[in-house]
Amino acid sequence: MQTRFITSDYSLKDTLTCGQCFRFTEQDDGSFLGVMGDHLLSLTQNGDCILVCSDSDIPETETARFFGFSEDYSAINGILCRDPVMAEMVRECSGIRIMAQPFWETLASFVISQNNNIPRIAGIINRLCECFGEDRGGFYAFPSAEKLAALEPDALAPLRCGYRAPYLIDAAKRVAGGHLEEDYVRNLPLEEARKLLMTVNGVGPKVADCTLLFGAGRLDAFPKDVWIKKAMARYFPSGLREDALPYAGIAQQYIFHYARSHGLE
DNA sequence: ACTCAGGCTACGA
DNA sequence: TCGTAGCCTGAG
Repeated sequence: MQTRFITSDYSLKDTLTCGQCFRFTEQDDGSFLGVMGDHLLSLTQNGDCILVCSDSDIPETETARFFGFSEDYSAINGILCRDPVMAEMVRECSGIRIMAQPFWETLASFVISQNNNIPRIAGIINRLCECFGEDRGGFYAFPSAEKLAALEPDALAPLRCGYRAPYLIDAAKRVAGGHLEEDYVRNLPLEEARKLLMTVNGVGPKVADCTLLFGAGRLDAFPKDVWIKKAMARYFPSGLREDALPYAGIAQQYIFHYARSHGLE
């Protein structure tokens, strides 16, 4: 089936390639092919129109929420633009939306992402789905936490994820055991949510913040990777404005995208 | 043979 | 509490 979504100031390419998700790849014709939950999707953007082709029926609200088609960042961007340096970044990067990906999938993906590059992360996740995810006829769903929780680290050898294998299984056990409920984590004060996630072996500050931002709707989480640390020193030596902190995660995406395209000299 | 990749753990001072 | 060596793997 095909569905059209009308968006405003939305960039499908920037949203899908800014490093928040690993299961969508650009095709030769400029469309994006990838997996959302139990569905294989093809997406094409033409101006404000996004055409989504799926293998089966999906409620429009589910797709819109996942990709952020209906999110309106204009009020938030207005606040961020009170800082002139940030205003310049907003001007270039405002098409990016923070997606709403499944909590467990996000946690597992960013455990894999540590000290790793994006093509290899995507490869490991593909093998993870092929080896342990359910066959949906033509593609594989992301495996459940319960499925991985029952495995020994050696069973993950085909993934070639190295020392991250036991981390992944530890995370799976915690989620499968009900010790990391998405709704509970989502509503915790930021520092408590981070601390709780960091009790998982293999989850440090960066992975915790990525999980909160991309997989739990916490726009105040601010993942600090090597690029952001350099970019903050270069562009915001005294930190973000206080009124930007509730949306620090959105600002993080703008800063990252801007730093990547302009360099840091 | 190296380095580096959107880090983390374990260990030492 | 703070700083950092070492780590699986694979591309350049």
